[in-house]
Amino acid sequence: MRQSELFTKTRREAPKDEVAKNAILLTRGGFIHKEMAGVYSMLPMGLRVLNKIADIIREEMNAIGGQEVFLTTLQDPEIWKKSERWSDEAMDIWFKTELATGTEVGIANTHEEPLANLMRQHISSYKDLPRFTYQIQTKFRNELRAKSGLMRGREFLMKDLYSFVQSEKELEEFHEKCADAYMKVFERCGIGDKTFRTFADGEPFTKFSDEFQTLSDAGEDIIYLDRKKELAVNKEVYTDEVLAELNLKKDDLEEVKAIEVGNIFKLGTRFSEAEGLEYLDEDGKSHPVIMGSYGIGVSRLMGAIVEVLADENGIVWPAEIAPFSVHLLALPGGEKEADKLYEKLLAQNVEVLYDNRQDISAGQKFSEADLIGIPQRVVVSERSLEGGGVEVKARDSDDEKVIDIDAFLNKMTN
RNA sequence: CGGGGCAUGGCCUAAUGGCUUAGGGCGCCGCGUUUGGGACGCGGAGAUUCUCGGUUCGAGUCCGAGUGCCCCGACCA
Repeated sequence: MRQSELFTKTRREAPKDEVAKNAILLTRGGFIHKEMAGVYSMLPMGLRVLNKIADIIREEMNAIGGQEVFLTTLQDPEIWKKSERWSDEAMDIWFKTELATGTEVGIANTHEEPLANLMRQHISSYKDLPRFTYQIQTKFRNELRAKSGLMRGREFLMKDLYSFVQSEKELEEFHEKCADAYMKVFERCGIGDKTFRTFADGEPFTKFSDEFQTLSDAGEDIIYLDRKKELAVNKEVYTDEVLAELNLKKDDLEEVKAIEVGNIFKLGTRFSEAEGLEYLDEDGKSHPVIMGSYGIGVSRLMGAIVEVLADENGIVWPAEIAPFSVHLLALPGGEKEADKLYEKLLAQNVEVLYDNRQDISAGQKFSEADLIGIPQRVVVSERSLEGGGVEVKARDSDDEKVIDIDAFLNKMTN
């Protein structure tokens, strides 16, 4: 992508109405646009990042047997009345609207009920189990208070997977498998070393649920972390009794703030019974399907990554989710060679943002490159050419070295 | 939902109730000089000062109501 053609612009100053680091940097860098409180549009580079995160999640969910679907945003109240979650008392974040005919409909905030209902068409025998269904879809939640940029929105992108199995044992097995897959996702997103599996309140379904908490002062949660065991307990269930049950010692725990980037629940038969999702076993006996739900806030994860990895100059994207892998800067005297290099990189399928803009000072190009946070910066200028090629610098390092253009191209092939 | 703060060109902001024809910076357009860490000069375009109502000879400025945004708290299947 030629930067001269990119429609977004960076801003030098933080928007007045944002305080959260993720919101400030993503807005300044031209990744997102705020529509209203808790509601953000994704601009070209923001969408590239979001899609890359979503793709990582897809790969990991597919790897454990997930099958992707795309469920509807408009939801049928009848299905929700069966589980007694249609009322605003039971679910205080509902957005509801009505059809032209006056019929009430719900706007999706989660999908246990509609999916359980849908799966009735496809699960009727033990031979149809297990099944793992997921989607990456916009959720709408009428939060009393949206806050902190992408961290708590009224409209946000979420991956939600639902498991359908026969036994508690299978549920447990998949739960662990999914927990491992989640850690892979967070590692690939560059925050693996700061993200910990955390015991949290599992009500109303089970005693505990598993959260995935990323250490950050921007977080809303307080957790007690045992770094050696790489396990944590959410403050909401932090009692002597629970610590004993989990075999954790108070002295080994550290109180830290964290962002909840994922959460997995054992649902049991709560929704299958309500929706009538049953299967026949080998003896012809009917049983409700056992369910679990597994969520990752995709847009929140994007915000969390910015919160955790950014430095004083701007965003620092990890390689796998960066909008581009190379930021090529043409400085005076290097324009021609930069043009050629850009074409060659494209031919090698390297994702490159090419700052080919003219009459922009070198300083401005550097500052903007730091703000945008692409992992590798490559400068072509009279100076670099005299030095023997292009100047290569990683966003997360101060080391800068000049290397031969062909050597650089070779390196980018691998 | 309780408490606090804020609202002025696209963005950041300035402006004792009268000196205002709402000033500056960024960004934008034109010309010129520049070009290694958000350059400089000159010229130019761009504003119902959030909305409604009130006080006043006179309101961006004071008062009331509303709306929006941010923060703290509560809430967060």
